[in-house]
Amino acid sequence: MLIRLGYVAMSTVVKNASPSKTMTATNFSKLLDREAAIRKLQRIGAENLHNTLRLLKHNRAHDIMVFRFSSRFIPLIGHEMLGDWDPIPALSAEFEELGSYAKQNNMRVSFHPDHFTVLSTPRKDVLQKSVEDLERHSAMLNAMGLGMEAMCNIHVGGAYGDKAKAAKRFVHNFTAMRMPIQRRITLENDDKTFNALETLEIAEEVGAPMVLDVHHHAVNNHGEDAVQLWPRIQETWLARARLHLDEASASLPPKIHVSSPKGETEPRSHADYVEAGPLYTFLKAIAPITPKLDIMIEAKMKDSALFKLMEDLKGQEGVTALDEASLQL
DNA sequence: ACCTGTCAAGTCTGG
DNA sequence: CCAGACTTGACAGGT
Repeated sequence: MLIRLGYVAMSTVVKNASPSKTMTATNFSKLLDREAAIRKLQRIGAENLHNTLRLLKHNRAHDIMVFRFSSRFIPLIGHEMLGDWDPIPALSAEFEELGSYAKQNNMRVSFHPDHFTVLSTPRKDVLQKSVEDLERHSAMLNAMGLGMEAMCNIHVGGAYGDKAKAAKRFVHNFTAMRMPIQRRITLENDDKTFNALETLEIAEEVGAPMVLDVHHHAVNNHGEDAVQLWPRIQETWLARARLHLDEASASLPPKIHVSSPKGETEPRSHADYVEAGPLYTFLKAIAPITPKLDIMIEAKMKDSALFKLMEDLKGQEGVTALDEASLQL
């Protein structure tokens, strides 16, 4: 099994490279000159994109091929305050430069729209905002010149007292979206509501690949074994490739998220680093049926946690490091 | 240099 | 119907 490791949004190694500098609505409205306020927003956006490019360069230098972009590139994007000013075309040069770099270096990049994007909602206004948010994320990937292999990962959402009904609503709302948006979505099991099996069933139904979060699974399950679920989860990736017959996504390995609990009192919170032991056990079990796997590390120490995990996995039997961020098992 | 409160948005619980 | 918890990093404003 060929394994590539990646991390999320920001680096603890590269200094002063925030990809998510922001500006609040209050602050925006405090500026009396609207033109100046928009110029400031655009400048912050350009800076965030530039810092992200610096991170991709750092990644290349350390063989890191998997990366998740911050969803906060552009402060207040989608806020009515911005009127008809569209920040994505305004920053097209910066987006293009970032996307080209990722593409040239065959990097796998993604977004994770945050928990305000909920397709299971019964509220029409929330649904509309959620779809708009997904449209914007997709528009950013398009502005980067990236294809359908660059995806947006989301959760199923809330249960509202009736999980079966919420799941039905999710499926309905998901399939009502434009196909290019649907195709860009992966579904991840969450730590409180929709567990791995429930998420898997929905992913199968809507034809979306599933991202297994092994930490979420550990704190939210009905006794299912992740290893037992794995063949079906892997199949959602193959099914997607068959469904759309596109080369880029056919070669997309399944992706999992890994993190470790902060402590016994906070079992759901993310620790600074990732413990290699339980992960190694899982990897060892799925290796015989999994040719390729990408692992997204969700730890406070970001890329430092990645390098530490590499070191720890290298010490395990049957593991060979291929470079600074990929392994053979 | 450090600390505290606030932030566009969501759901869930409890009053 | 509404307030607060949940949970995140960054910023603004204070000391």
